[in-house]
Amino acid sequence: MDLVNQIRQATQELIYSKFQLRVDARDILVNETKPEFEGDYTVVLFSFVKILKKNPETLGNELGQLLTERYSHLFSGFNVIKGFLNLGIADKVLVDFLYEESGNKDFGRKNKTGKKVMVEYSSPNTNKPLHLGHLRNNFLGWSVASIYQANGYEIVKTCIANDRGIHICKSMIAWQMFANGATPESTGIKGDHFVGDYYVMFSNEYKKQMKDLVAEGMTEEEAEKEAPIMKAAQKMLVDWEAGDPTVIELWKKMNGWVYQGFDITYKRIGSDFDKIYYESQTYLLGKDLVEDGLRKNVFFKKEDGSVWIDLTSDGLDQKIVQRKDGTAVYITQDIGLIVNKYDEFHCDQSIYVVGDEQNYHFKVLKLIAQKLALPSSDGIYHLSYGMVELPSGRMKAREGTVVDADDLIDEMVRIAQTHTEELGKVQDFTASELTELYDTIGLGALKFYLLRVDPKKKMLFNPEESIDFHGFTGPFVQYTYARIKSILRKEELDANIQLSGKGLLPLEKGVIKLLARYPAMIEQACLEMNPSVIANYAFSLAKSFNSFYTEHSVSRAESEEKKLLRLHLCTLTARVLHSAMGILGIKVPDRM
RNA sequence: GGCCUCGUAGUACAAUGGAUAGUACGCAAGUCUCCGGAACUUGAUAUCCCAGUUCGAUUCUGGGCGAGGCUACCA
Repeated sequence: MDLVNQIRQATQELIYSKFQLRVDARDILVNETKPEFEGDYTVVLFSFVKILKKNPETLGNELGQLLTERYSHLFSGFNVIKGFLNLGIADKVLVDFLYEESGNKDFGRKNKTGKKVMVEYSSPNTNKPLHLGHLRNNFLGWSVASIYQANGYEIVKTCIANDRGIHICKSMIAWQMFANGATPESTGIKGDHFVGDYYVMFSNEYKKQMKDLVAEGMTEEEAEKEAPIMKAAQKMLVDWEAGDPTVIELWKKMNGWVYQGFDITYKRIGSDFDKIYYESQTYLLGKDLVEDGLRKNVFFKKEDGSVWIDLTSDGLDQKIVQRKDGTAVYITQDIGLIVNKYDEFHCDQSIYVVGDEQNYHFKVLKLIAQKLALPSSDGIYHLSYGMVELPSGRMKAREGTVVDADDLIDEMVRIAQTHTEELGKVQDFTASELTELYDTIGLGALKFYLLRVDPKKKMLFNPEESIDFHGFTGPFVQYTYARIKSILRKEELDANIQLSGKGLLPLEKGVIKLLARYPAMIEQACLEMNPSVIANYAFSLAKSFNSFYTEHSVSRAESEEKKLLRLHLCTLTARVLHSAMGILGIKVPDRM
């Protein structure tokens, strides 16, 4: 059990035995003592002061006295300031913890819960390459999945490819018009970029045609509808739905190019999926559920034949679930997919990693699922994340301010390379080792930058800041790890020496206390579905270690016992940094 | 218009209702006979405004002001 909980429990027991007051251990507030006060952990007494009708100082002294007497193995001393009871932790407790866990490969990870969680993330459109926003999504989704895994859940990672619709038809039309049979192979362009280029060509041609029509006297609105290229795209969508062989063949070909491109990017950033759903195969799902909903009176039919759900009593509006012509709308397939996913995987919980512009959609989706009493509908959770903005504002495709994922990754890796070469510490690496290292550092910087912020909040992507390798960054943590590994390469643990567990120095103590918090951090990250908890923690730990390391020598420690203690400290710190960064999807190099 | 987020140093981010609001970048000044200086130490600078609840509010409530998102028989 971690220290905070031990303190809670001890306090709870004492309050009961001394004052016959029953309090829930979870209601006892235990903080880390602020550095300006003496002590390690602080029990905040105000909430009991009122109930017990005692003055805070007296209560604090009574409790402190009893705690240090009855739990003398745990506490080394106490002081009371106002309503705060500051407790010192006995060095031996911390040393024992360190000694015990430094050999534990799974330190921080929880036992199996027997529960299964699905995480759906990434979910790209297949008409253009991935951009910066997708990266936040991918990193978040992957990391949240591994957070759940660390907390003992079985995980299923899924993705839905939006492979049909007007967007891909636009690329297809433009390809027919302008490509002269060009392919990614013939041009040497990565498949997703290749198809994306035709999407841009469509937009340009569309704009040109509209301009011409307006010049001929049409209004903007008319021109939008009448432009031949748009009509062609819409016709192609109809032909696609009708199963026109030529259209289907072209569609398969172009999607294939896109997937080839995506595969390269996914592999590079480490995104993987247990199951990929394709919208072309799911878009007709859910129709039977509409019937079901009508029978259950969850849905109702309007005079024109369209089917709706009334969510006004839930504070929302009426929402259409089937058009008057009987065709499904977008949300219908999502409802159908819920059932499909459950039938296949039987997950207790289903997390959708989707941007916050779809908050409304997911509110509606969950409500509908619950009203239809679909399996595990209470487990539906929309992990809503904020948009990534640039210093110039929001990314806008039409203004060409979209930051391309592949370009960005290349740039980060290139800078990692330049910087590494300048420092010249790994000149003995082979070419392939260097390539791997640059990837590790460049991607580490990028992932850390995007994951260090609370997912719920929109964030700013500042290109200059993102490539900084100092301060609150991935490379800073990686560097700390590499330094520790360097020490451990040179020193062996001598198991014959016993640790007495006395005389911990403040900087040693600081690191050990942080290490002891790791399990609680893993829990918190899971409860909040928030990788930034882990990123912040990893950075604090690295910083704390660096402070210790500049002050105290490991190899030339004051005594053999100190040396052993510090080697354990190095070992566990390295282990935790490795594990924490791993949860973020970031590798740590032995040398850099 | 309605609904939902969000306003913390120059900038970007932290802070389960708890002590003198943390961290990084930037800025200023330092540290080295250093096991890896991509490091460490020190300093200046902030809770949008007004009320309320509370022993205590960045956090909760109400009202302003400001920013963003959603509000398709599109996906």
